[in-house]
Order: sequence, then structure tokens, then C-alpha cells
Amino acid sequence: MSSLHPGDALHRLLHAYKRAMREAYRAEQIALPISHVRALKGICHGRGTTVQAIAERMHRDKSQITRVVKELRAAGLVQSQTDPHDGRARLLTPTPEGRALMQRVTVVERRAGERMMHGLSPQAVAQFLALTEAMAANLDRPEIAP
Amino acid sequence: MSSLHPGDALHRLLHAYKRAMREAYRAEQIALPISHVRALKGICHGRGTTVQAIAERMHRDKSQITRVVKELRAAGLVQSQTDPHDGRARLLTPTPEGRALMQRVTVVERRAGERMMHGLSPQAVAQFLALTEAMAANLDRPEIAP
DNA sequence: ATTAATGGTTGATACTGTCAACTTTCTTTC
DNA sequence: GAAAGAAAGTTGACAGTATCAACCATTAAT
Repeated sequence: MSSLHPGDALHRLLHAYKRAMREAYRAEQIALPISHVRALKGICHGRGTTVQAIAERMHRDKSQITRVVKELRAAGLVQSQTDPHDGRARLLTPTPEGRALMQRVTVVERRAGERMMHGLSPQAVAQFLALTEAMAANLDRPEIAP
Repeated sequence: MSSLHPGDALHRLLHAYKRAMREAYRAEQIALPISHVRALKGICHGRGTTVQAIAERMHRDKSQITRVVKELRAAGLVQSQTDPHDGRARLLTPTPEGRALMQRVTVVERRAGERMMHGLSPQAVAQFLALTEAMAANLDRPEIAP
């Protein structure tokens, strides 16, 4: 039963992970879709982030981020103000509510992470992360012209 | 820049993988969405598979499989016939076209896989697969009551 | 000053996943 | 054997996610 191609294995894992996350959020009354949580996380990370920055950081389309941010603002979790140095950019910052929610999310995620890593050695986990990174980088690299 | 949680790393990798796949398919004139390809793969694997079996194997909702299969049939890649032993079940088999396409898909996937694994030792890859499997199993396992 | 590039937004559309209801066909139980 | 229940498949409705192209407003480049 281990005849899984890397792609299948990946699908399976991410699918299971997302499902676990969704359930955990629901159990904790966190009523946000996963992508919203991830965006919020990005906004909480650095001060004065922009839509563009988040889109790049998570390798996502900026239009998608725009929409997610719009909903985060509507939910009172994020606020935006025009960058004084650049009239086009909007600087995003979490509201206190946003930070508080982020706090809870962090706890939930840590728990889920621990559950996922259950029975695995720290080295194994570290290697997994390293491999994941390396593979993603391989794929993102523009294809070598044949 | 390596402050990625496992969840983020996973998202990034699967996203990159899907993108690479989609591009590869397009380059090879394979005009099927990824989920369709995966379902077709499942159908080509064992003889006389059913919607149910595929849904279970790939941990997906049977309604989704039903729809995918419907389109695969419409595309002439799969055919179905009623199971002589069970009037409810429909046995799915690939058409010659389906098999031929699968052949090409396999090549494309292998290439993509190699690109993804570029620079990684076979042991590392094997370990990655093992870890992926273990983690998915951890998550699928019903949560241990705390 | 004109052109080009950038940050953000919107619209359109496709793909993916989830849930619930329903039909048809077994299977179980009496 | 008939009624109740379970299983296989289908359909509808919907939420979430991703992609692409077009579009303002503002800034940078020439």
C-alpha cells in the first residue's frame, strides 16, 4: 500500500492536515476559513505588511489576498491605512481582536502540529521540513530549458 | 526565512506541485484537471474499480468522484458497466484512450517528480515519503481523547 | 510631460471539497 | 416472503480556493 507517488502522498497529507485544521478551528469556535487564518498570520507577522507582500510570501495571487483581507477587515480583525510614503499601498495591521484570535490560532495549530508529528523524532521532523522546503524551491525554480 | 510551520511548508509544497503539474499537463496537451487525472489513475490501477473504492482510496467524497467520473466518461476515457453480482455497483474501466492518456500522464509525472527531487538523495526521498505517510496516518487516526 | 511600472481592486471563471437528500438495489430480520 | 435497514450511486446546493485579465490610482522613469 506504499506504492504512492510523491504527488499522491502530498495530496493525502495536505488533505488530512486541512481537515484536521478545520475541525480544530470549529472545535475552538474559530469561524474562519483556513486561507483567512493564514493571511491573518501573515499580517500579524510583520508590521505594516501590504497585500503584495503577503501574496509574495505565500506564493498566492494578489487578487485572492485582496478578497481575503476585505473579509478580515469586515470581521474587524484587520485594519488598513494608506502608506504615507506611497499613496498606492495600504498598510495592513491586525486589530486587537485580530491579535487575540491569532493567539488562539497559534495554540490550536501547535496542538495539531504535535498530533501530526506524534511518534516522530525531532530530527525526522526537521528533516521533513527541510525536504519540503527544498522540493518547493526546486519546483518554483524556473524550469531548466531542455 | 525558515520559520515555516509545518502547515505553511505543506501548503507551499503542494501548491508548487500542483502548479508544476498543471503546467506540465498543459505543455503536453493533456487537457484534464488534476483531480480527473488522479481519478483516472485510480481507475487504471485495479480492474473493475467502483466509485466507492476510489473515494475511499483517495479519501475523497464519493459525490466528487461521481462527477469526475461522469466527465471522464463523457471524454471517452472511462466506461462503466453494472456489476453482474451487484446491481447497485458500476464497475469502472478505462477505455483504450484512457489507458493511452494514462501512459502519457505517467511520463509527465515522473519528470515532474524528478524535477522536484532534484539534488536530493534517494534515501532522503524515501524518508520523505515515509514521513508523509506517517503524518497523514497520524491525522487520519481518530483524535485521542485528551 | 509622457510613458511605463507598481499596488490594489474587481469580474469572470474553473477547480475542489462538503453536506444533505434521494433512488435503486441488496441484506437483514422477523 | 415482507418490512426495515444499509450500501452504491447520483444530484443539488454551496463554500472555499486558484487563476487570469482588465482596470484605476499613484509613483517612477525617460
